Amino acid sequence: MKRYNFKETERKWQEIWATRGTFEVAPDPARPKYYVLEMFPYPSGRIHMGHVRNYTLGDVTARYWRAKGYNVLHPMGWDAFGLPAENAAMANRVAPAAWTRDNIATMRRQLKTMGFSYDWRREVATCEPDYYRHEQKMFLGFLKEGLVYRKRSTVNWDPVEHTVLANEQVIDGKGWRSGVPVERRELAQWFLRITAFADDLLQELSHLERWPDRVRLMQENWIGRSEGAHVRFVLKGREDRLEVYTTRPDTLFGASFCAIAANHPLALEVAAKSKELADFVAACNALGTSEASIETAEKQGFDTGLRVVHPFIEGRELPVYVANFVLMEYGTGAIFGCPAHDQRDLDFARKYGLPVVPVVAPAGVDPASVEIGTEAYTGDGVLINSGFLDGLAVDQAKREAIGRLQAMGMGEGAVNYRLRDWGVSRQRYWGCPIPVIHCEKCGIVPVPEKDLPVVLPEDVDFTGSGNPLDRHPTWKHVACPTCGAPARRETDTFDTFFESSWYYMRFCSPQSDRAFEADEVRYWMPVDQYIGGIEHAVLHLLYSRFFTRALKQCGYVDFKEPFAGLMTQGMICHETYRNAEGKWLFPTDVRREADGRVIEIATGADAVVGRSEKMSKSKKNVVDPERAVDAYGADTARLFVLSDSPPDRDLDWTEAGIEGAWRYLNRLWRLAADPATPLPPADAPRPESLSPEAEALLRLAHKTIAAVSDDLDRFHFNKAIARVRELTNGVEALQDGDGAAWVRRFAVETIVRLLGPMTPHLAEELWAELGHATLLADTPWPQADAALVAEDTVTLAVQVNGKLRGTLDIAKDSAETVVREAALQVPNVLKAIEGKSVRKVIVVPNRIVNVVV
RNA sequence: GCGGGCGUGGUGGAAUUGGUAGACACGCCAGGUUUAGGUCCUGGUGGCGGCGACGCCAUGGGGGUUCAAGUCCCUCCGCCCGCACCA
Repeated sequence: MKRYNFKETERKWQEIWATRGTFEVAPDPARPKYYVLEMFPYPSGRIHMGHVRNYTLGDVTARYWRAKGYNVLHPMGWDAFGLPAENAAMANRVAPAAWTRDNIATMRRQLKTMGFSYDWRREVATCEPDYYRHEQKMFLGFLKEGLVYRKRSTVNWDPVEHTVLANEQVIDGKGWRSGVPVERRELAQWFLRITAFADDLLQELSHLERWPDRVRLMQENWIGRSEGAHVRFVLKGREDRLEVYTTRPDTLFGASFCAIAANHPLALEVAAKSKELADFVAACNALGTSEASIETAEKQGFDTGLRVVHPFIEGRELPVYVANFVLMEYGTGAIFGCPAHDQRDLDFARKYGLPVVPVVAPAGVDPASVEIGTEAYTGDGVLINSGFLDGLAVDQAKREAIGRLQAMGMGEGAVNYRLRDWGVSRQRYWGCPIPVIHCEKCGIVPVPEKDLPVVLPEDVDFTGSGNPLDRHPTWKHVACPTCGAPARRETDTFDTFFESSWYYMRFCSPQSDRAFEADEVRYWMPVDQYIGGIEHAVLHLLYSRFFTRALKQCGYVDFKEPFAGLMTQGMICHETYRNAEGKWLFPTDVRREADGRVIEIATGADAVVGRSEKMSKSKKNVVDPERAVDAYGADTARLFVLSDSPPDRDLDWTEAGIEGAWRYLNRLWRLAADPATPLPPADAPRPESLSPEAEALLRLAHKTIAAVSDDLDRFHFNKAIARVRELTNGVEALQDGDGAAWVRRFAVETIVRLLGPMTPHLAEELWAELGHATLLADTPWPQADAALVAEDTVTLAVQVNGKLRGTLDIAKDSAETVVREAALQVPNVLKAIEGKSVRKVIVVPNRIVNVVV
């Protein structure tokens, strides 16, 4: 008996595909195109299971559409700039460039063993000047178009290391290495004007029909368009005003305080004279810059002593607090608080003993009985205690209040977005240099296009603190392009989202001297199917949508949406293990005994098994894909990540699961390459007569083709595999008889073809084994025979009062009266309705009958 | 804190539009072949009751709409993702 040698077979077909250039593509106007893209990886060192899953999903899609006759673009590259390279440089004294390139080499080799159908000629790495030079030019274009500006903004500052910290490097308000409390510091930084497209980015979401609803909803909420008003309060004893943004101008009569951000100019002004306020501001700054840390901190305020005058109530003054939950980046950095109708304002008012005046009564409730306890009333209703607004509905009252403010010159209606402009400056070394020069005489001077690229130096020293680029002895010293005087380069680099915002277009013409060739981009774009993690639902995807619009404005492209279809995959989880001391153990450190106990191999002691969690280095619950591929082959790993869970849900990696996949592939191998009864040759004609069992299997094969095609169209890969397994069961169950051998061969061949996109090496091998001289990869997708898919009888469920009492086999599309009579004759139904009167019979054609008694 | 999602047997999951809950697998149990074992084959397998035909219960908890609810609505609980300098 021949055995399936996956190692040899997988290597063989990978070489054949590569030699023949099977997956190398070029634009072909005569054929429809399909662009499949998976989010490119950060070259962290080795591929992980998340990559295996992501890229398997993409590969199935690419191979499937290719078989359907499309010209499929399926590229891969490296998101190669980023913080981990710098961390590695500091920890291991390796240069970020060398570290990154080594990692890319390792991961490329690993990906190649998976048999993914990439056009490897198109590989790009964003850390190479050939790539990033183009985004430097784009940046200069944005600058000309007014899409870039400079403003001060806050960063996390580590006072010991003298570096800017990323949010993930701030743990409980302290620097991750230094352990000292971080400070908020203001720096002048570059911003891209994404807010100029806020409305368009919002509007166009509704046309992204092949995006998950939840992603569209998250983007909608992120953009956060709201309608409200600006109110300019008169500050008592001062010339200037305090401008706030509110979505509830109707509740102005219930206002009992104003609150401003800790870094609001007014707060800083008062803090300069007040030690206590300065201390409070410092405490707010210790929270860092992440919104989550600010919002989850206990709500606190500090009275500045300033008072504003209520615009509508004669003689009423409101205190102005600095509050740690007011964000300078949102609206005007100042709010007015109406405790009765906003929960956060209410909590604040209760804490600081401020008045709570209800101004909205729910419809039909007596105004006198409206009382606010610990819960604010945020619903609709009628205005009370509100002077000229009394009796109006909330909507009317908003309009009235805005009208009055406007007439008084104290404010006006306003639309506000939660979305903020995109800060792209990073005080980091391993990123794309921002192509500007600072000259004492000329100010900020863009690097002339002829001087691009501004190449990142690789001879840098990581032993000091701060940004190595800034400390480089020569790099930043240049002559001003305008006046020739000594000047210095910008030493900030781009946010790495910059690179990932346009790589999908670079893939269309990766060797071009320009960013990309317009005609090639026009042919391939948009991406028809984009696949990646849900964690990118907002930032990466929104930045890419913005970037495409910005490039359109600069004349690069003539479309604005980069991704027509989106699929977001779930995470890979695994059980966790700890030893008696509570230390995490790798899955390879433990062994499951026959009695089910899990022991630590090194000590023989019992290990504690924890629930399945997202694979992470910190909990050591990781399985190295290379190890799995080595033990079972790429096809087994691919089949397993596809078969157990729907792609958008989390997947549990289990040893039992991968073994199940492995056993199935071996079973299929025996069925096709080593059958008990020899299969007829590839060109054998269909026999005249088929036994009923053989015909049933033939029908099943055609139904499976139809169902699997439908499943693949909808990303139901786990269901597709379940159906293929059903067909496999059918083949094994078919006894010899009229036409059985022929049908068996047809069914086996169908299985091989349907599995082609999922387990391409085995499928290719079996295709050859079945006597075909062509590549399966070049073979069109099978077509189901509609006549064999259709059924002429259906099985109806028959219920009595909603409970299943029997089933009924009947001709498809039978008349309702016929179905009703037949249903009432089902023995078990007769028994159930005995002695009762039938009140109603509900017949749902071809589905169900419900007898109501 | 805010925004988004998920929750179905011992386990992963299936169930076009509200219409036979548990497809397909893993695991487990019983038997068989081969064997040193794994492999492989056959049968069984949501829970409770019954010799049985069958009946009752069951989709995180509670409530509701409906002839009919895993699916729709309300509410509570648990877990996960994102929150703008991780990628």
